[in-house]
Amino acid sequence: MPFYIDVIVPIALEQRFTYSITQQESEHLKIGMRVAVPFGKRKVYTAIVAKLHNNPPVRYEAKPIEELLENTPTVTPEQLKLWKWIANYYLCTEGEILKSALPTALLIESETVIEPHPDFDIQTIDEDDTLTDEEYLILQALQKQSILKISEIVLILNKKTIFPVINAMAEKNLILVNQELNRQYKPKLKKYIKLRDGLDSEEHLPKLIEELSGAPKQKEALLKFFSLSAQSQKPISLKDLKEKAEVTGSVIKGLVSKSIFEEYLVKTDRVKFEGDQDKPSIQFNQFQQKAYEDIESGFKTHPVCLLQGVTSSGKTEVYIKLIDKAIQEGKQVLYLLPEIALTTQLIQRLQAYFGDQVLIYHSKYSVNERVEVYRHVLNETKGKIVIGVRSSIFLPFRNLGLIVVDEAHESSFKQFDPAPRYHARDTAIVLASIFQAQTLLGTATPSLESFNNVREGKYAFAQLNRRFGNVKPPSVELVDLKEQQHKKKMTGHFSETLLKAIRETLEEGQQVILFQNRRGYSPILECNTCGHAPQCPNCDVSLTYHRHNNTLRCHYCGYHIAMQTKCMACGSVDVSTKGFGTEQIETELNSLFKDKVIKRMDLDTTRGKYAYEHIISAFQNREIDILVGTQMLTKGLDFRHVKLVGVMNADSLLNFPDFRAHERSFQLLVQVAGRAGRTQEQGLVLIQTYNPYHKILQQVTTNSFEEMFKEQLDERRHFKYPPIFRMIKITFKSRDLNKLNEASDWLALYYRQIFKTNILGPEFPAIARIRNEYHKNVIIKIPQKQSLKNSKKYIEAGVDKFKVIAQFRSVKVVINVDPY
DNA sequence: ACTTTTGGGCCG
DNA sequence: GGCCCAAAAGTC
Repeated sequence: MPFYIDVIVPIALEQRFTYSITQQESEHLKIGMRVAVPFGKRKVYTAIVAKLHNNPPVRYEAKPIEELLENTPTVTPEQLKLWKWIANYYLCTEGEILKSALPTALLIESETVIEPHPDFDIQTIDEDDTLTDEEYLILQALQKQSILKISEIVLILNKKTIFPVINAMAEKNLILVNQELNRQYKPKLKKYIKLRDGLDSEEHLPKLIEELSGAPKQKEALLKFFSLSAQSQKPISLKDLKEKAEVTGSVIKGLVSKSIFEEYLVKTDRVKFEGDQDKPSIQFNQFQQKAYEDIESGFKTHPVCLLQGVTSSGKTEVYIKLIDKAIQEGKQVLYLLPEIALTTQLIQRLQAYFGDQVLIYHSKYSVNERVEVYRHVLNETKGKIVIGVRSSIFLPFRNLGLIVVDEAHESSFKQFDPAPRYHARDTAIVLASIFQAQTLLGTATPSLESFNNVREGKYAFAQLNRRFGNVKPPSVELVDLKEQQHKKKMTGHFSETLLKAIRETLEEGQQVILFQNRRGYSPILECNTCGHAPQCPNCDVSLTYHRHNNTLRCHYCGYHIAMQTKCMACGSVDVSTKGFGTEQIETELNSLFKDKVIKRMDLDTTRGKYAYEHIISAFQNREIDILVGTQMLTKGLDFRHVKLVGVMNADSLLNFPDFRAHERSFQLLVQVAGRAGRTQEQGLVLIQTYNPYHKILQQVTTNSFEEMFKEQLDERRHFKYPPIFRMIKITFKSRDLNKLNEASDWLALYYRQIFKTNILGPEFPAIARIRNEYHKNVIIKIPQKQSLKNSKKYIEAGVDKFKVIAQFRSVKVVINVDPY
């Protein structure tokens, strides 16, 4: 019988921790269960049991666990295996993974609270009692509210360091210091209405109606209640009754207070299912059939298959058929999507086909909703198919058969901050391999690394290069801004060619999408006299002008000030905004097309929970003529009546300082172009640029993916970048610039011993200071013939050595594996 | 004289 | 990562 457990604690610590358990606990505990453990002097954490054993620790006495939180495991053995892999590959701790893998409602923590001491009575305070003003304030507050949290005490005393006060008070037996476990997962309760006992229908009805003759609304509600309960035996919810009887809540409350109705609460499931049960049948065209067969045969020899399918080629139908096959075999399926592509459109399509088999895991879901999805997946109770974002790779699958990674080229599958800095596409492949399941990567524009894996024979490959219904691909044309400017043919940011095309399209009653890869009205405010631009005091960036609330904001730390009319440096009133974003395009359009409806879609206009859906459905219903937006527009939206897509400025994409800028530009432009002409008519894409001879732009117009791939791969080989070389980025952060320089130089020197010239830096990133912290990067490139495992070991050893040097202790080090 | 911030150590 | 303690750096 084991009497010790090793647990994973949800913090960034390398080791597991050993606790002792009682015999009784030992009988119930299993690997993967959640336990509450005391940690440090006062904290209590939720930890996961990783091992049961009987080896008492030698150097210390194990603490007993606080309590068992459940009697069946929350974490599966497969998850623990995946966590190990992530920790090793991405150089992070299991604790960090635990923190992002479980819905927060399953990871309760304790919070320090104070209560009045039972032996103490405020009434008995004498003159000579030595209470300080602060102590008196706290005791007074405790009179009103019997428990105070630390944050509340901070507010009462209006200062930050309160522990000395609290400790002194505890010493004097004025208060008790305790730990309170934050509330756990709360089931959602729904209010139902029933008749008070004894008022059984029919016979009492006339009497009740009589009684309510002076209250017409209440009478109506009561009659509706009777007719509803006559229709079906189902219990009637408060919400339904209110809607059906068209009365307000207070009407029903009135009936409750007259003891005619009674309210009662029932636990409901937040995870809702929509859509009907009749499966629309799927008819493949010959190309889809071919792709499907290629995928199937590819899976016989490869665990991963890449499906390259142009926009609106019918990829989704192929996915559906594969998913259907997997669930027919009784397996679970994970459908991974980037955040912005998880739209109601797609969900509806899948729900129309799979009905209540579909579960959704999304960041806009509340913590409680996430717990429900988590439990459904764990217990295989509801829904075999999970549609989810990046973090859904952490769900507790039991019996996974297939993972579909849609829009697989999307870089948002990679998590940057905080740790674990994992790539969901790559982690998904490992997750699938744990279950001996298959992974399908689907995209119109594969990433270089995925396509390279196809070339090297690591992935199988299938293709869908015909648009559904044989719609012609849009014609893509470049507009030379230099020439247009020279000939004075620009109106604001619009070339004559683009304006003409917009006019024609609108006249035909078709819709227009304009793409501008930058949000805000205008990135910066600049003085035309001295050239000064207001800077963020905490970060090395210029403040960005936001017109809707007339502020200047920092995108990194949230600092903001009111818009300035005078230059802050020289006082000149001649200030203007430089650069342009979606907001400015919208303003220009409004004055150019006064009678048209123009809407904007970017981070600012899609903040609310449903804002995004509203814009999309308005556009679909043709309530909007021109939609201006950022990248958000490029994802999985099926608009029928868009004939023209305009790219305002392709150069800002191409000139982005990143080794993937060209690859990204190609992907983005091809995706944007895919929005045009999805029905019978051929669409038109106009790309405005100062650089019409740029190779990438040429490749976009001719849709030459393979050419782009070859050229870019040559460049990567030449400059030693992925996918030819592996890449690991080490970021140093410190408020002390000198220490930062010394520290980063030291570690870079250490690494040069092994990696020689394959090291870049230390260098300041484009933004060298964020929130008053300076940053510096070292990039390590690892050739394919060099062992990745050993390289990582060496990198970790370097960080360990670094950490024991006293003068570098205040410098934070962040390791990011595959930082792209 | 006082509070606030920073650095270092440690957690089982 | 959170917490404690001690020491240093601010603030009136």
